[in-house]
Amino acid sequence: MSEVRSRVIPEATVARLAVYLRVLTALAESGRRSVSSGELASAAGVNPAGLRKDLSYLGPCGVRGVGYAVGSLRERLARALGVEQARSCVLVGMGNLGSALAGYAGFGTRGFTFVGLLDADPARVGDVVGGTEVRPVDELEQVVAAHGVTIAVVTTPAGVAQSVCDRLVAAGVRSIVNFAPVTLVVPAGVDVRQVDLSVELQVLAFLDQQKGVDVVPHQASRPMTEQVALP
Amino acid sequence: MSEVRSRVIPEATVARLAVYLRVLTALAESGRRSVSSGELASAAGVNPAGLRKDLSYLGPCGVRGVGYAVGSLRERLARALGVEQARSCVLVGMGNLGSALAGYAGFGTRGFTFVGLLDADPARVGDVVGGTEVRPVDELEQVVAAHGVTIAVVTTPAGVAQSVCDRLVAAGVRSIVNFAPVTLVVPAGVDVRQVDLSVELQVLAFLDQQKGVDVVPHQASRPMTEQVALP
DNA sequence: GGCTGTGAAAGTGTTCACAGCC
DNA sequence: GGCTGTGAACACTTTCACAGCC
Repeated sequence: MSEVRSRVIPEATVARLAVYLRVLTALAESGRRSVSSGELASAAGVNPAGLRKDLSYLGPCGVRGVGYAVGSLRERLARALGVEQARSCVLVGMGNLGSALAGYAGFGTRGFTFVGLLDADPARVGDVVGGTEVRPVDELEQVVAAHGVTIAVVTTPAGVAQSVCDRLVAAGVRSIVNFAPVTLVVPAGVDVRQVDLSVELQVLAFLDQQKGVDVVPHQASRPMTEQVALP
Repeated sequence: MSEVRSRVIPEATVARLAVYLRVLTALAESGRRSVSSGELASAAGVNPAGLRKDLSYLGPCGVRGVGYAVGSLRERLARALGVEQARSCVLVGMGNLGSALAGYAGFGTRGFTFVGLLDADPARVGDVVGGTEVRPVDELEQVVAAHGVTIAVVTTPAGVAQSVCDRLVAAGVRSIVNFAPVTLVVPAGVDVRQVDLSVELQVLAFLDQQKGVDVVPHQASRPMTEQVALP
């Protein structure tokens, strides 16, 4: 076996690398040439030591006593994440949410291009969103194959998300972001990332509730009994 | 103050409880009366033992040898999460994404009501989305105070998200879901949950890339030669 | 002096295995 | 027999402290 240490990057770290990349891009645009772990960490909302540890999985990235070079670190992160060159994605479900995502110009600058926007509703087919024409969902397999797409975004109604997912996987997609409020079942080797606003809100509701119960934090916030409609 | 079952519920567990609640609601609608940990776990996409452990933080919930009663477990989860009765939220930024979220009827059934939809663009003010009228962002403080709102959703452009956040916090909001691609800075005691599709896609891009390098389709145990080296 | 890189320690979350109950 | 509830083992993450380098 080779002496080269196989650096397995923890998934939690990968998610933060994406955040660092975003911050670095903003810094680069504002003309910054170098940055310290403290600055970068504070802009990313993490602990500086943790940031250094995250970056250390890529091997030495900075200069001791100085900091990190914005440009080269950015390139390195993009390469590590696999977004150095733009990747093709498809998006299925051009309702309000799908249209919102497809119309968001920010993805292009972050390494993603929607090569297919698909919808089952004939009334939506032919619309142009973010410069791409909406096509009938029947063409899913064709679009995926034609562009060698491996990443898909699902924004369909919950009821059809699983069947759309099955078709995507059968067509060759291996990575899916799912916005439909259902748990997708996929074969081993396919990754799903679930985004569910209701879950986010419910987690906040729980934390919120705890704050009320939790006695004596810093600020003496008197136990207000959850009042609604106060004039 | 009933402090008898004052067990600390891990945050990872809280997020999964919200998923179980969603699954249970679907089961209840389809008429199911009871369910086993195995079934529930498979519908939620988790390991059965982990699900039982999650539920055990609420105290004994089921019947040994039988399973869980759908209705009572659902109630119990809703109470634990603090969504037993509907909670008021505001949403700031009625662009495509904000409109999509505000128009999604599913929140009502999951314990949330948008009592304020706010936007800075006069052209959008007065629109009615999901039964609620869009109001000028200047009324933010007033709306938050009038309804005792503690939970907000931010879907503004990145450039104004921090200032909107500051105003929300000053007005009394303690929990925020942020869709803008910036890291919000908040005082201690305020929770932020960040949702960023670019980050999700980049994590998938990374995993996707690893699959390509690692040829074995089964469990990835082969050390791959991490192609991010190079000084 | 300042800041990065990293092992070691502490903390958190997940999985296992089986005891306990129906 | 079947299924829940849970301590104990394991794996993963974060934090700390300081060595190493500029």
